[in-house]
Amino acid sequence: MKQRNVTIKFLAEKAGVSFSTVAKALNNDPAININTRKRIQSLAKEYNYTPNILAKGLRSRRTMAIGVILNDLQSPFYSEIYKAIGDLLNQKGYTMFLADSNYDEERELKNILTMISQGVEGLIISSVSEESANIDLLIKEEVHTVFIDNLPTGCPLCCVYVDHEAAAALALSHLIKNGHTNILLLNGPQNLPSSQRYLNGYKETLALHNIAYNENLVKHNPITIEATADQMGRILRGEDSIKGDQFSAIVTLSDVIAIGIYEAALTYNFSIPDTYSVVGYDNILATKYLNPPLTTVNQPKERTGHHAAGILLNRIENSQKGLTQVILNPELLVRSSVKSLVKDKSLEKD
Amino acid sequence: MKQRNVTIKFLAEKAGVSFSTVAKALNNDPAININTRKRIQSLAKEYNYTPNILAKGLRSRRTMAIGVILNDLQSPFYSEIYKAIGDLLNQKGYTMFLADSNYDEERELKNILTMISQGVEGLIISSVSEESANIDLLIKEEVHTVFIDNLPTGCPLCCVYVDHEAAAALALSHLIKNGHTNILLLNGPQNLPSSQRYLNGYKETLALHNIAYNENLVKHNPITIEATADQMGRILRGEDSIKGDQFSAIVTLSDVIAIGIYEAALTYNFSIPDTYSVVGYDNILATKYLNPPLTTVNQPKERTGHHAAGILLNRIENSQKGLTQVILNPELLVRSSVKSLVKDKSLEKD
DNA sequence: TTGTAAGCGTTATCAA
DNA sequence: TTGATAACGCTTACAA
Repeated sequence: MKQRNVTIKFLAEKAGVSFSTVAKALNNDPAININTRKRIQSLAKEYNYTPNILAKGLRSRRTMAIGVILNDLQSPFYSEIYKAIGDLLNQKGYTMFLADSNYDEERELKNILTMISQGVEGLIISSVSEESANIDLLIKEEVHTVFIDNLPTGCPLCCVYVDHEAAAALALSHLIKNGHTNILLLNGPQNLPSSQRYLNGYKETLALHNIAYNENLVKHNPITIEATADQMGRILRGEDSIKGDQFSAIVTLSDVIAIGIYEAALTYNFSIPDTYSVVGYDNILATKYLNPPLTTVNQPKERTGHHAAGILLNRIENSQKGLTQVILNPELLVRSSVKSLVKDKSLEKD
Repeated sequence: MKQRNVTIKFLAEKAGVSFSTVAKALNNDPAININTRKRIQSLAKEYNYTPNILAKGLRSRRTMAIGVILNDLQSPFYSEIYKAIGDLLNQKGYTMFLADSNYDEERELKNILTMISQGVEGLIISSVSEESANIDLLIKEEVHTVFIDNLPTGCPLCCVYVDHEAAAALALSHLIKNGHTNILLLNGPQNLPSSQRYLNGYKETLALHNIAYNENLVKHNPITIEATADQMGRILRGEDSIKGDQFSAIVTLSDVIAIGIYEAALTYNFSIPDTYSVVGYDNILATKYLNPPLTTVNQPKERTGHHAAGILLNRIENSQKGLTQVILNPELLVRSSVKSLVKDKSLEKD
């Protein structure tokens, strides 16, 4: 890689002025004669001058870089979010560092440290857990941070998230209205904040409808198609604490998990929704076209991203101090993966 | 955001030595007394010292940052690729700047310039076109670059890509073997390299089978569900140069486009594969579970990402000079979105 | 209106 | 074995 040699000093020589004159001219400082300014600016263009943001950042502590740390870059759910983040950031002249924590706290720490080292001006993070040394570190180092997809406990922090309890309630109620009472929850990893909240919503909704909570009906697994298909296999082969005939419906923390059930349906030859009704969560691309179309709970992913980036930039640029917490509402999308067990059709209505 | 104040100088004061001693100690320079070294290192840990990579980069020209510029961050196709890139980069201690060009050359230029400004050590890019001032710039500035998903013409450059001509041939042949001769190509934007190559493959395969090329059967649209559904609408309402009864099958540049056809099938009430057979491209998540399961051509996305990152790091770290070009092979995945028009079943076999 | 000089946090060279 | 010092490219008082 070529050493970048078109610097202010270089331009100064070409222009026959001092380098600080060039610096001011490039920053359009009115103190510099308009002609000199124009001349230097066109010289800069001619030589393809790009300012060294590192040097700039070293002096002015502005790097125009924002770090985004998520749990799974590949998930369509997250990708819609950081698409939105990137768009807004880009528009305002910022660049985005993106890193993947893979649901692992150690890796998250590494990511945070690297980002700080890189001099990011702020961080948007979907933290692995809601309470961790990593979050304490962020607070202690006073890093501008916006949390997405969860709300760290203990300390009031900026965040944007969807009410997962409400989402669970939406999914569960729909199933219950359709006559299901034995409902399997295919949840994410146990320590995951969204898993915990979803589980809360699951329990609460069950209680609300006077349905006893059965902990065997709750399974924690990584959010992947494979892990889900394996879990279903264990159940169907009778290797699990719950048997295949002890539930008629499944709610999931993520559409990816729901797709895992579709995979299992292919492998183990059961029918959705005849054998099991399924309600997903997130409303990722393509769920509408699955066989059968997946009934799911929508998360406003684009709005999440825009909000997060907006809040962060506000703090950075206007050094806005107050706490901003945005809670977005989930929305039930009824499609065809739920079978009604209710005889009287009039009862089915929401 | 707190001013980062734990610097080498700060540690020097605490340790009661000169700052250059600290610098050497932190770099484990054997010239420094082992005890002093240990003492300073534990001090660094105690105060949570993180080196300022900007300053480091300014001196040593190493920023440990790699830029990744893609056309559409949201596309599941690309997200699998940069997941793989990020993993490998991360593992080697690098961070990844990620930006979205949105199939727009101007935005691509802006991204490139910003990345250079940010001092990235190399770039992985799926360029908007195969020949542009942007690419010339990259060459002129001697930026370490690996192109993915296409191969810039004119100049030998490092790249990793799937042979789109072969992919088109795979898709087309499968359709032709199943008795289709009037095959609509729902392509991406006309200037997009992959669109052009796919179109080449389409024409060649047609020629190979003695089927006349009809340019009305080729449509260029943005790679989105909406644009595709709109295009199908125009055709079906008789507003296009081709009518709905003049083709029996559709090949697409991307599974996202294929999903757009599924959307249109819902809106305009036609059947896949009875009305139209469909063959996608990419094999993105969930295509296996669509209704009907999508016959598509797989691209090895993870391998693309790994290769690209590997080649780039090789150039950077071992200043490997030679040109590396990796061509990956597409693979036909037969599922259920193609209807056979052939009577004699024995002819259907591939 | 332009130039000089100091400093941001490192690394690297040379001297002590 | 340690410490001064200069330099990376930029911003910003302050001086001319």
